[in-house]
Amino acid sequence: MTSHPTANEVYDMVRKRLPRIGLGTVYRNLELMSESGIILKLEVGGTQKRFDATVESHYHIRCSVCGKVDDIDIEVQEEINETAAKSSNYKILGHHIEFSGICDDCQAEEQKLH
Amino acid sequence: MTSHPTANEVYDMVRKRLPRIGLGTVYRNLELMSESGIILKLEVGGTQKRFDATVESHYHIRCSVCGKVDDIDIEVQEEINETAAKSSNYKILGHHIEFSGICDDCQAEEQKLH
DNA sequence: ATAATGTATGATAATTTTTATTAAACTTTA
DNA sequence: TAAAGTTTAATAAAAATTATCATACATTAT
Repeated sequence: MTSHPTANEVYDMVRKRLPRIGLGTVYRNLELMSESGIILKLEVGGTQKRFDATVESHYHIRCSVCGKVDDIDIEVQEEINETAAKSSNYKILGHHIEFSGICDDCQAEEQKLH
Repeated sequence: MTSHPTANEVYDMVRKRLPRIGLGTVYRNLELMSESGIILKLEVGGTQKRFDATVESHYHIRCSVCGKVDDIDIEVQEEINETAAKSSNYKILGHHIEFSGICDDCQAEEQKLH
C-alpha cells in the first residue's frame, strides 16, 4: 500500500481478515519487517510511528491538521550528506526530509468554514 | 543552552535549582514556550520530544547509537519548499531535515571495542 | 503416523512518555 | 487586606509501545 499507516491502523486493516489477531503480533511483525528491510519505520512528527512499504529513499510530508503522512516525489539530495559531513564531526549515515503542510482534504475543510 | 534536551532532561536540570518543581510544570511550560515561539519543540526520531532554544530555521543530526541530537550548521534550503509544492497538492508550510549519524563520543566508544 | 522440538501467537501486564485534573500556594488587583 | 485570578506540585489518567508467557501451530525426526 502507498499510505503510511500507524501500527493501530495496520491492526484495524489486518483484523478485517484475521479478526482474532492481537495488536502485539502486529507490532512484533512490523518491527521484524523493518529490521529486515522489507518495510520502513518512519519516525516522523506526531505521537505515533508510521510504516512505509516503499523502502527506496524518498521524502515525506505530514499534514499539520490531520497528521496524515504522504510521499513527496522530489529528487533525493545525495550530495547533502557530504555537505553535512564537512560541518560536523558526526559520521553521517543518511538524512530524511519531512515537509509540513495542509493536505487537500483539510484545505477543503477550511474552505467550508468560510 | 545549545543542547536539545528532552522534557525529562530539562526536569533534571531545573530540579538542581528548584528541587520541589514537578515534571508536569516542566511539560506545561515547555509547551507554553513552544506555542509562543520562545523555543522549538522538535519532533525528531526516537521516542521522546526534544526542545531547542534556537528558534531560527536550522537542521539537526541525531546519533543512531545514543540518540543525542545536535545542530547541523549548513545553509537552509529555502527553495526546496517551492520544489515540493510543484509535486504535491498540499499547501506547503515548511520543512525540516534530520540527518542520522554517529557522534564522536559513540565513534570513540566503537574504537575502544577493537 | 506420531512424538519431539522449535516458533509464532493472542492475551495480558508492564513500561514509557505525555496530558489532564485538582486542591493548595502564590500573585495581582481592588 | 480581602477578593479574584494564576501557577504549581502532586497525582491520576491516557496513549503508545514493549515484554511476558502459556498455548497453539508448524516443522523435523523417529
